[in-house]
Amino acid sequence: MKSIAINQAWNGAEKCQQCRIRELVLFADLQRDDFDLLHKPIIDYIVQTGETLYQEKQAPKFVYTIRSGMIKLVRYLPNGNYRIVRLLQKGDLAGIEALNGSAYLHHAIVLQNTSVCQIPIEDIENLNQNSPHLYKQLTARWQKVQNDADIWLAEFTVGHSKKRMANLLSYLTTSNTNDCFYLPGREDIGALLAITTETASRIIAEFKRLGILQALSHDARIDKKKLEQMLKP
Amino acid sequence: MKSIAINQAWNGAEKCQQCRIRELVLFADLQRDDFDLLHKPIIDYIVQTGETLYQEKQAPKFVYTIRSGMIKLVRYLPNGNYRIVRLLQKGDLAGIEALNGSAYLHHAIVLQNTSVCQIPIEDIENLNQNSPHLYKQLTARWQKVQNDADIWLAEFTVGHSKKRMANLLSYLTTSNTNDCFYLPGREDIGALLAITTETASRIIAEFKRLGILQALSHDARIDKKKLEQMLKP
DNA sequence: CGGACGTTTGAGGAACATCAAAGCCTGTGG
DNA sequence: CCACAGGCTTTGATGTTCCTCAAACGTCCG
Repeated sequence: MKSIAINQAWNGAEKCQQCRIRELVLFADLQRDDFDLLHKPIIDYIVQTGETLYQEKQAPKFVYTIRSGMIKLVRYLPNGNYRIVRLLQKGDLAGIEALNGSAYLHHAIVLQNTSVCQIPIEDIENLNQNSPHLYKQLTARWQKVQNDADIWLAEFTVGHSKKRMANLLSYLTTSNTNDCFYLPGREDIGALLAITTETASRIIAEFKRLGILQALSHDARIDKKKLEQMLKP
Repeated sequence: MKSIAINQAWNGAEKCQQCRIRELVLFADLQRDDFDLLHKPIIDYIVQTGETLYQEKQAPKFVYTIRSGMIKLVRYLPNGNYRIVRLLQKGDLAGIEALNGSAYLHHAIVLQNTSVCQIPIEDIENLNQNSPHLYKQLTARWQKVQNDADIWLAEFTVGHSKKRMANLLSYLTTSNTNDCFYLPGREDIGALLAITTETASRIIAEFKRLGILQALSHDARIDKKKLEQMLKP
């Protein structure tokens, strides 16, 4: 990681307790006393587009909460190709596998400038042994991962590629309130939907022609009604 | 569920403590005292091929440990087709999502006669609040689910269908010591690999011609060396 | 024996991959 | 400010894979 911009050093309980997205983060259920169990500093910082948050097989020291932005979890295939196995957005947890002491399972690469909280695994283990409040959140996260993986499998790998693309666009907009969203590069779209870069490009072009999609570089906007028409049959 | 064969009623701590596959099951790390926290009976029974262990959206009361056999987790698609999103085998946990109070996420259907332990979620919640020993096992299971889902995504949905099939056969044999294994029906193979029944049949036929595979009904055997040749390029 | 169901096989066509080349942004340096 | 290089994207032509539709075959069971 080249240029990490550390926003603020952790300054005790106040920081997490006053977090603007507290209801979304891992520590949502913690009580006042629980924060005393946090010994190692939790910092939050910005990771730039294209940078790597952590690498596969690297010894894990932190779990990350995504505060904003987008991260792709990448797995490389034996033939050198890669596959994006998950996208993380606001409120998602990156690197939970660290909690079992195993190495990270993916490469975590930033797609958009992303703000994360870096939580030392010691803190989490400490909390787990001394406070019951974390458990609920952790299992909830784990279940979300499981559910997302299944949806991914069922929506992004089945059927014609136009339908998959429509599902992907739909997924990318769900987290945003307006219809604006980040459109990944064609190669990444390919790795998301298990299609080639060229096919991804052709479909995007067709969607633009049909007026379903407008895009300037990576900033895109969709016509949700037309998209839903696309998804029906 | 029509004909459930209850092997034995639960008779206190002895049963789980003496379990032959104890190192595989959820209660692996429990200590003597922990078993006193189990109030509801844990029973184990056999589920017949084709029967349903639980259904999607059903209110969950139990988590299941698979003692032997094989179960498919199925998700139905809007168009009426279905997709198998995971296969469970010995040592796997079915229905963990019950622990968060949410409904079951899949239909769990038995492929081969399967022996399960039925664990009331109350027991698990009780253990979780009063004993730290379960936590490690639960997170480990959750991580396995996550990892399996990623492997599934990367191996079973990418590339030519012959390669996917080879990966599936390889996966089906890994848990067995010998090269013998259960070969699912062609329709299920299709739902596993996101291909049609016909394509599944054609590839199986070709594998047989090439001497990679021998099969009588659902009992199959593979030539692992030839299979690995298949997987290389 | 006959029906139901799963499997196999075939022919034709659509969808997608592959290979190849041109076009288009972005940033860099003259 | 412009020119140019390198990246990503688009577009085209061609070939393969796989899906679709259809029919025959086998097997299990009443």
